[in-house]
Amino acid sequence: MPQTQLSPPTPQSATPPGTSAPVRLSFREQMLQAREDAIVQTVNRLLAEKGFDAMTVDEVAAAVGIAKASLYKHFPSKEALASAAMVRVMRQAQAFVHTVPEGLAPLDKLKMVARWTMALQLSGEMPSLPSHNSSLRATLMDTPDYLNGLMDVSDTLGGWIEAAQATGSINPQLPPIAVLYTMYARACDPVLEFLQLGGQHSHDEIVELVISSCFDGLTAR
Amino acid sequence: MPQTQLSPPTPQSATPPGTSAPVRLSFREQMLQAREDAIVQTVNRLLAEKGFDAMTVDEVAAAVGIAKASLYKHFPSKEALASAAMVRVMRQAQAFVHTVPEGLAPLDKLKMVARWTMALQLSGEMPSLPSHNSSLRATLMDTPDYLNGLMDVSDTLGGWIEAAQATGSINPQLPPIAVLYTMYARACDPVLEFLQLGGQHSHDEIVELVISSCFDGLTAR
DNA sequence: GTCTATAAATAGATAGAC
DNA sequence: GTCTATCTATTTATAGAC
Repeated sequence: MPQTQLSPPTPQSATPPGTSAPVRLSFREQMLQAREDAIVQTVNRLLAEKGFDAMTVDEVAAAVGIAKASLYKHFPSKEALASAAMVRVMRQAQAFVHTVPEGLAPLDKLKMVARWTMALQLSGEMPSLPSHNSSLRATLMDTPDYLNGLMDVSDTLGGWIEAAQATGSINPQLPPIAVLYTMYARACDPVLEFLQLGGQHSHDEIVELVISSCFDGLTAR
Repeated sequence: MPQTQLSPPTPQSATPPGTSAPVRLSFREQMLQAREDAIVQTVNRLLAEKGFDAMTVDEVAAAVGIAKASLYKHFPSKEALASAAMVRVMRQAQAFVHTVPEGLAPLDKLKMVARWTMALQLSGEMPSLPSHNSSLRATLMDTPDYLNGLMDVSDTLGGWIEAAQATGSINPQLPPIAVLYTMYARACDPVLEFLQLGGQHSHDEIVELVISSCFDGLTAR
């Protein structure tokens, strides 16, 4: 699916602040890194398509084009594979959040991020994890690169939310945490997929519909 | 969890219009029916707690207190179990929708239904199915009692949505189908669970928060 | 219809040669 | 590190006695 205006930048090389420090790599190590990047990218796509439970390690190996045993030389478990994919998208999110123009109004910053996450989902790059998988949650909670990214993004968005509430552009009655959760939830909102399957609207139209209903509500203004 | 004002009525006996006609049952058949109701209720709870993939048939049998083989005498597959649970909630939804006072404004009717679905989720009675499970979808699409219920509810809600848009209480710019999808999506919105885990708000407060953000939007009015 | 016991299939993970 | 072949555990589903 060709992404036009809303295409999220994919800064593979950029290292968002707070992540593990990059190290000089030998040629051999760069090859290894590239291979693992290809694996994680495949996992990311499969997670977006089928979700964690339905994705099998055999599928991943077949899609990457290597044997399953080789895959386990790179990642020790299925959870680790999914975790690596989550770290990847979290890095992208961090990178995007830090590219949002400083001068913009807080509300517009939040809308930019919401549009970016929705574009990510519509382009089939948003991994979907089950909310109730203990082993996966345990792995994620033991992945500092993920947790740090999540905290960084949450802090930034939280600051924008409070600023927007201070100026009265976001409803001050809503607890900031509820607004933050709503932003995260919209990133994996099934409404996007439903509308996409309907085939009546372009990606951009779908994004604007959901942005409108999310920020302005269903009732008329 | 005690439900107070928002407790959804559970009309086990009521038969919403459009479902298979009820038949006079012998005592033996009534016992069978009761057993199956207990099974479906258990499945419903487990589906709400863990989701379809994480729920095992062994768990269901253990929770009901019968052998697994006995379970398969009642329902031919795991998909059929989940399907029966979906038919159950769809019947409840149908019944509730038909109890909504006729004289109410369309917008208020929609809010009533939204509140009901959210209360259902908060009380741990909303089955959660994976969006991408083909075998399960096939079973559901082959279950007339479910499809008819879904169509009935969708038609009713769709009528209210169009009426609300005609009077200008719901944003006429939004396609009715998008509004309908949004209503359905809010019924399984993860924001509810997040806020519940936070422990800072009562069920009623959580429902009103999400109702507010859904209908009035995140931005101030 | 209910049970115990078991089949059959799937999927995560590993052994060991190269 | 990559491969083939295999192990092991889990889980859906069924056979057959009562």
